[in-house]
Amino acid sequence: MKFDKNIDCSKCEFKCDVYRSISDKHFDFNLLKPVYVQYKKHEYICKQGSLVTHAIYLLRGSAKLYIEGLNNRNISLYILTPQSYIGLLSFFETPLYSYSVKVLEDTQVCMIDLNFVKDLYIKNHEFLLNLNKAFGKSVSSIMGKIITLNQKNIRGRLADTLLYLSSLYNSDNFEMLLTRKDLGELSAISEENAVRLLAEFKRENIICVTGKQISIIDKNLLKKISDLG
Amino acid sequence: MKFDKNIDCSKCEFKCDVYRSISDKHFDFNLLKPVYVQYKKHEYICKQGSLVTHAIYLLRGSAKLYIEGLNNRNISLYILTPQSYIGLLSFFETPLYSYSVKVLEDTQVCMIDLNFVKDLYIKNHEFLLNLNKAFGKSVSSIMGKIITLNQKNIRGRLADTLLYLSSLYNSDNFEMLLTRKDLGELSAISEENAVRLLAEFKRENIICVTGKQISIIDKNLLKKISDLG
DNA sequence: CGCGAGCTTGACGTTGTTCAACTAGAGTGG
DNA sequence: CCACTCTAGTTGAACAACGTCAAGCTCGCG
Repeated sequence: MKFDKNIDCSKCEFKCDVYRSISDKHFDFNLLKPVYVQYKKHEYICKQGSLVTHAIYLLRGSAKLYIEGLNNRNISLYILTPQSYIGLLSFFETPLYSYSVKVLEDTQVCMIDLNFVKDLYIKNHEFLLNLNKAFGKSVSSIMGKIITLNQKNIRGRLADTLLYLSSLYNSDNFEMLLTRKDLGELSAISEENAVRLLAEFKRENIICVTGKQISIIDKNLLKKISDLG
Repeated sequence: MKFDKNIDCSKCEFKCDVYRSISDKHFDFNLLKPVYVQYKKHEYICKQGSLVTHAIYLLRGSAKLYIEGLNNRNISLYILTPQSYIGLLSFFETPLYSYSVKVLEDTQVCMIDLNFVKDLYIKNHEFLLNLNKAFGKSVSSIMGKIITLNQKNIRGRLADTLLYLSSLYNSDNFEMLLTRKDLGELSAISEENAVRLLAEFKRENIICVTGKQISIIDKNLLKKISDLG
């Protein structure tokens, strides 16, 4: 983890909502004290149960957002990629994170004191509405996830995850940054079953797997497996 | 379902956020066209997949909020009691409901056109912040639910639900409005197992069950069962 | 060269869903 | 007032699905 406190927003290549909000309304930049933070693979960006003190905006890299369950069994909800809010679901009146975020590939974030952000969304409702939109999206994706986790069989769940990854990487041929265990947590299945099913899907010519490289060969069939659950 | 369109907010005994927001800021009441709606048991208040057109505020009665899953298997997330927002999780940029709400006991709600509400939270950030707070609470309760559903055994899940109900009714001795099936959906277990486990808990002197009347005898043990999962 | 992390496979046992059959009570109409 | 039907609740038995355990493998790195 490395800090950089000398940030000049005007030189930042990422024109985030906060920046736009401030410059649009000609608010004072001096109160904003953004901090860039570098995280290495496997580091926590935020930890379930700890205090929400900053708004965190993911600039580079990627991370997994997951809930820490019982006996070290976690469930990943989704993967965060630039540019997205990290504290989002815990911004409002939830003083503690209800989930954890851990780095997948070396990551850079920008942290802004939460009090400043709160101040900002009192002054600028458009900014707040933007937050809310992102918020709403997350929630509806979580709803879908709950059903998937509880009611689909493991084949359906893994199929779901593979389709999700292909939409995330925007390609039917991608290299996962996830271990088999991560893949399991994302599908809420055990690591062993993740392995077994990958082999099974390969045998059935639905996908091609070489290490972490995945090619989806028969996307329609994969969708059917996901639907049948 | 019965309508009543002649609502005079100043005579309404429920001083909702919308009302307060308007009167605090001296906004115009004439644009607000609230409608009272009466629902009978088992009626839908809103249906997963349908358009979100109104903000709905629960005034009397109670209802269950659930996700419709596969093969008619639903998962209830929680029970709504007065006074709470119903459209809440779908207010922002999610044009469709990602869940359904169905009446448990005859219910009265107040519906306000969503465009009016949107207009309102552009003019009044406090109102919006109130929405957001309620929003944040829901989300963190959902996070907990996901783990419970996926990782606790059925005894733990039912114990959770009983504890939840006792906190909802604010008593260790309450009459559920739920059928055994409802109870199952709230715990994400089958109806049969809900029945079996109630009998089991009764045999173990943890609870006393007579029809829909439930008394929690050994709350600590129930908590332990919930924790052990 | 050896160690450890990640991956793989098989066998096993638990868990929970499903099916089926049966009971009890509430509501309905002849 | 009695059959009827329908819904809710109950119980047992069978089966399938998954997680877990254990063992072995591979590859990269010190």
